[in-house]
Amino acid sequence: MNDRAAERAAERAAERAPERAPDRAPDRAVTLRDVATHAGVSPRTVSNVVNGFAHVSPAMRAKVQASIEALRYKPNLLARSLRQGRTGHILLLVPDLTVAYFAELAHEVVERAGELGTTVMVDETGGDAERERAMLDAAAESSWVDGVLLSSLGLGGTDLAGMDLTCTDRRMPIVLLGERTAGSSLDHVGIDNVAAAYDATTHLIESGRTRVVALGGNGGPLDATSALRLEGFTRAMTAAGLATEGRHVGTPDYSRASARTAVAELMDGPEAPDALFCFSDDLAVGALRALYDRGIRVPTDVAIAGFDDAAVSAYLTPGLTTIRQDRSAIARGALEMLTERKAGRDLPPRDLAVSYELVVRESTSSAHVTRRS
Amino acid sequence: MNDRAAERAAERAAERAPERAPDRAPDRAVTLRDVATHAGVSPRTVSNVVNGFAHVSPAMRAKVQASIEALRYKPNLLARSLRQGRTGHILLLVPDLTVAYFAELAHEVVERAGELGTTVMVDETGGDAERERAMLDAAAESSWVDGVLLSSLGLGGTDLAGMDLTCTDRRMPIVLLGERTAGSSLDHVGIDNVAAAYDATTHLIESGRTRVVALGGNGGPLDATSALRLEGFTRAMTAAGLATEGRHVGTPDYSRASARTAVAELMDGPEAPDALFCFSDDLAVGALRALYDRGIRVPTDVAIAGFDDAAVSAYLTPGLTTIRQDRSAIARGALEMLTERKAGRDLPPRDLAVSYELVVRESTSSAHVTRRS
DNA sequence: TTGAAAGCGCTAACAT
DNA sequence: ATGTTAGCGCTTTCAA
Repeated sequence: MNDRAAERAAERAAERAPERAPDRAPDRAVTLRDVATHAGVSPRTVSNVVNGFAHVSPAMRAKVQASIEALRYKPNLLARSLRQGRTGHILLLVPDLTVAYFAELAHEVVERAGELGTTVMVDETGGDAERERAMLDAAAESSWVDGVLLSSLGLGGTDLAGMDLTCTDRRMPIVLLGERTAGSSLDHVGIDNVAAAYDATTHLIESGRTRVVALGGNGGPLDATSALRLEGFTRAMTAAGLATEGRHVGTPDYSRASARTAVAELMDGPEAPDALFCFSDDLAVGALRALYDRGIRVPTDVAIAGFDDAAVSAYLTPGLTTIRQDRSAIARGALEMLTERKAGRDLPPRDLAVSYELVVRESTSSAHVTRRS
Repeated sequence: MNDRAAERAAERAAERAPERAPDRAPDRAVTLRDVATHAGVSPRTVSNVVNGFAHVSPAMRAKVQASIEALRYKPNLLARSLRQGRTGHILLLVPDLTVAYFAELAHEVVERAGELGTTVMVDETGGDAERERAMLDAAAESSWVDGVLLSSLGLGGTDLAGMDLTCTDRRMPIVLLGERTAGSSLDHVGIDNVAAAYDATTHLIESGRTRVVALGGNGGPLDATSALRLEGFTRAMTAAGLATEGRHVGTPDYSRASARTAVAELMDGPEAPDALFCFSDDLAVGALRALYDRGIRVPTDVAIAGFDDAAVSAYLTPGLTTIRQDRSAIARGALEMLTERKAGRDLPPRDLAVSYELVVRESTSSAHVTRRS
């Protein structure tokens, strides 16, 4: 018996001494070994009890349980994970938590993961492609998580193809949320952005608008999501026999501020639109504000549709017509794919399309009359 | 040499063979031991190099570095943490990420922590006192994090006092964000809610309003934060010689929906107010919507002030007057206190008051005229 | 300056 | 059904 063991034995003796204050903090965390010694059994048995394995006699179980409670034993999860090779944690990478859509997505993931006994680590990429790549790379090597969910904007010029190597090389399960980026061979879950944009645009056209403008995606190479939404917009316009030239206005980013500026310029220009299809609710909020600044009525003068159905959108004045993605299904689907990927690493990359819904509110309702006394 | 060692030696031989595909995934992660053998040095030396310790000869360092790159070695952080007893992670507990204030707080914490090389695990308590207690308890035992930031609503009836024992018993550093709850002996960082509420209310009064109503906090026992904001409101009203009876309307929660309902009832009642002081921006949004539903003009008929300065508030129509807490200072301060607490566990509980600011926008601006053509 | 070896606390293969 | 023991991959005291 070495010194350390002797020291521990002394501590245990102290533990059993009746005059010892029972809730004083021990100098050292209680280990499974301590419990074993206290109960007079082997570590194996304690482990069995802790993990609820069968083949433990009731008497033994009770004895061990008593020791566990007496010593206030809590298993060291770090040690367990090191041994087992899995942590029960996943990483969620989003561009920016202050963007309502991502916060709500994170909320959904945290909730769904919680039901599965999984903890979520959230980190922000800033939407920067380079940083995204670096963080994903780091995560793929990390021993902290069993899998990664990446909500990527898929910004123009991003090439996740190079990441494939790293990611399949290391065996970290990864699922893309939102839009699959070009060339990527990763699993992916999201909605059909083209169809959704088509529906939103068609709704605007059917409510009698003809000068519809799509708003979002920067001027240069479009990010993957914007490209698809623009595609849906264009198809809808064309199908209705409307011209599409000059009907798309880019924004430097997805922020309210950018939209406010862009719409301000647009409305002051020669060809003011009578409807706006914004690629996000944040953009729509900025647009609403720009119109408010000018005293332009919504929807009387200009109709507005957004994308995402942020929680606040139903409470805007007027309420915002928008596309609601089934976030719960996205979260659930992504977690499921992660689990499957853990099992079968050699599956081909899969796509999961979840449902969406056009939510019509006052911002496009031609029947709506601004009630002012 | 046992079987495992022999197996590893074989793998290493394969590794050095020139015809071996260099980027095929190894069956097993590369360990520090592998690097040591590859470089022909002891694990100790590799560890020294990896951790950038001094007292390593340049030649040795170069040799080890080469092996590290050749084998693509990445240290197992789990093992390191187990050994060192710290993880470099903290836990942030917020009630609900879909509430803009908490999402923005989380954003701030994640950013500031990132600068310190700390990763943040975010989890949601749902604002439920029982769950809050349980999660904090679990976190205090957890080996995953070095500290916990708890953003508690301090709901009525919550007694965190019982938690003190657990928390000081275990030696997990914990800092409360927002409001210190009754009886708690934990560190705390937040603004002076009484003063802030006083300022907001006074602003409403000075802009000529007399029938001001405070909105928020449920009807029964108030949560800690609401109680303080109500206190500030009451003081301001009293100081201005205005009556306060019946001038507080509770809401079941902090949601937009609750506010909409409450304000609808209020405006349809006998004593309609000419100003509302809402205990959160979300409540203010609900209030704005209720007024919009009725065609009541803001600020002409009713002025509105909120609390938190959510990002969207500047873009509402009209823009919302509100209290802006210095969230960055909250995050920074909290992280600093966590660090200090790690060092000196026996410090007395400390309070850090950060600054706030009244941001005046159109919702209370008496000069504002709704521009409508 | 570097090597040898003892663990961090746990689980699981092997033995009884 | 329970005990014994060898690690998971790393850091770090002790020794050289």
